[in-house]
Amino acid sequence: MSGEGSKRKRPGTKGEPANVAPQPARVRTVKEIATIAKVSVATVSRALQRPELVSEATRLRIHEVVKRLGYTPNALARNLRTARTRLIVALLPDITNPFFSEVIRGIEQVAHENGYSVLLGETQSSLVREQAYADMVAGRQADGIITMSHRVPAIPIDGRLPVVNACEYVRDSNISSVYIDNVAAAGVAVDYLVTLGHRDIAFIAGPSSSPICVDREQGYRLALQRASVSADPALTAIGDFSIEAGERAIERLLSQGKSFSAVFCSNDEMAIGAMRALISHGLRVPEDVSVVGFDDIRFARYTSPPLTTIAQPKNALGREAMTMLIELLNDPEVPPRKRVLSADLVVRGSTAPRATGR
Amino acid sequence: MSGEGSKRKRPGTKGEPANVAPQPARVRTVKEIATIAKVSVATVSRALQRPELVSEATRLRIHEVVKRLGYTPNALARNLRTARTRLIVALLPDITNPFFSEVIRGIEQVAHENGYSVLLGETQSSLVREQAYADMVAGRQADGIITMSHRVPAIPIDGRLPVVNACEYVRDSNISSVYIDNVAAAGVAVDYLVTLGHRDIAFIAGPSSSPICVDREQGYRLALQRASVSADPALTAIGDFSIEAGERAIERLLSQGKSFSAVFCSNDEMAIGAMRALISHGLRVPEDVSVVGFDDIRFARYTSPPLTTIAQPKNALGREAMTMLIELLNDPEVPPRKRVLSADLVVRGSTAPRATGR
DNA sequence: TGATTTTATGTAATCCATTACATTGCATTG
DNA sequence: CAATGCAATGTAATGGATTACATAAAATCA
Repeated sequence: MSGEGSKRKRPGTKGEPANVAPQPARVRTVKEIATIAKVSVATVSRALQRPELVSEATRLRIHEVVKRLGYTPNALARNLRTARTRLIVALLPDITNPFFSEVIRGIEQVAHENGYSVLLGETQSSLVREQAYADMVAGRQADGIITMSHRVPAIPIDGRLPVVNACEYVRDSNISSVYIDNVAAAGVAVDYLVTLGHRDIAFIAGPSSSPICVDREQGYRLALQRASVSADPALTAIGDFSIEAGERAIERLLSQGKSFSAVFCSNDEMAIGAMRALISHGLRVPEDVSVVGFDDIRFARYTSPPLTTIAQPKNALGREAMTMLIELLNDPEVPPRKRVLSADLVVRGSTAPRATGR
Repeated sequence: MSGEGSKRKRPGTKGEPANVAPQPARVRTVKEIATIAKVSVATVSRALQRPELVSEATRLRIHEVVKRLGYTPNALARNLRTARTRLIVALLPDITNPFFSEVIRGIEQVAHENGYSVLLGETQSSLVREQAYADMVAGRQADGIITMSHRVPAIPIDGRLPVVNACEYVRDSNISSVYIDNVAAAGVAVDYLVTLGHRDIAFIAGPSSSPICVDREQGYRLALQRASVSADPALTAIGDFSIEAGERAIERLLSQGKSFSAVFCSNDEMAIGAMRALISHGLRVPEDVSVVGFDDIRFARYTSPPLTTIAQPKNALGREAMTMLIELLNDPEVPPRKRVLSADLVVRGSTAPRATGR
């Protein structure tokens, strides 16, 4: 505790060189501000948090001091005391995946509207990483989590976990989730291929650990069933959502001598890989093989041909997820909800009627 | 894979959700742990932080209690006391931009090697957003910042700012930075076009507020100079790094009746847009017009034709940035450094010798 | 005017973990 | 055996802000 404070506020010190970066004073704490402004710490805190509780004169004086000395309250101390951080962490497996960016944007919109900040954690689908970020909540460094993975990390706290699942969901969990009707969406995609005359439709699936991928596969199967086409299991390949996986899947199908006139892919990146592999094998898209993706990432319209795909309502998914999380943070008693949005087929150039010759 | 969920279900525990964290006890503080383990809080803290200071028996007992009750120390309290968070924030203008993802990965690698966690903040180039994240450092919620923007937010603290600039830099600042030699890299790209016989080389620049874009433009100019080609200012367009900007730039150039046999773009996305616009105007890439990008994003090899571009050492940029930041955090006295890496030209299919007929 | 409410401010407890310093007991050494 | 050192543990101060409660002064009311 220093008597220095009073010295520092001498009127003589005001002349400072203008071109030099304003040498920040070393004021750090409410206490110092209080001393200098000749009030108590409580008043300083009030002037900053709830100005209406402080008389105009004092408030102005305090603000002047705060500004002049460049004081920023220590958020750790504040959060420790108030047990809130107004920070949420959004977990995504892979920031590289353009699908997530718009979801994030939706999250951030709602977050800011409600005074929250969003921090992003890339997990690379590693449980360890997920857990590390989840521990931030347990350690009270963040208020909640929106996870875009199909796993919900364990957070050892009382009551409801402040966690919302976006885009993915966990079966039988009581975690609130927002996602699309993947069965229906995949069905629409495959139905469309069927109306184009395709019968031999290959499927490049995502990892079966993820419920939404299982759903997409089911949508594919049901659509084939509706079209009275018996699904050939050998026409299904599994990939990990990467472009390379899409290429490999096509390689495999072709090398097995399978014939197909269309491919439905569980995401756009695999579709891009698929198109590339097809083309490099001398097949034309869409004349010889139609390709449909899933997600409608930003690049989908810039591939050649532009990709026909299922457009997820990415922004809405994000907004809804954050809305749910805020609801949950405000009232831990609200029952978990699963909100299912719908997705639309966007027809571009990668699909065409089945060539009659084949 | 997630058979775990069903296994855990026991007869009689119907109310329990299948896939969620085990029942949390309500133990919260060292104090409670101390009481239960019949030791003092100091011993609990030591058992957790510096186990070697505690006798084996006590340590085991404490750990057992901690584990059994699912206790996680309050990180806020800890950080408040120790004045370190082991958390750094990486600021990027746009998570959508695939260029950054690999840089981030480099940052995270080094961070984890050194016990730091990384949180991502998307700023959308908004000063307000940047400032908000920067305030986390002032508020002691994070130890430092790596920013990938050409602005360095003000952080009112004493001494050196714990900030490192990655990919971008600020002229005349004393902020440590890592970036590539943009003048040289752009030069290499344009030199290459010149060796292919091109003389009328258009340039799609990035925002001139960013020093690296100015550098790229200068590299372009110098290369033309080397080739004794007088730069036609009308062949330069400015874009904002988006695909659409690339398209618009080409539209503009074409509508002005400018003739050019090659385009050099300040980033890959604009190059993708440029190719698209050229093609939709009936021009062939690379037969009629060669296109060169910058960055070598993941999609660059999947465009058609695959994009010739300047490959930035993205991972190295990230690693180096984080290394510098750690250095700085460990010793605020180390002088600021500018580290300049080099970048290579990757030749793919979007460039070809100038058509002789033109 | 005296009583009561309202407004402005202050004092001190509190959030929770870390750690300097203090204490205890035991082993080692001369 | 006294002196010394070390290991293990405890007590209490500490970090910085918030806020319940207390008090003083001013405004309102009867």
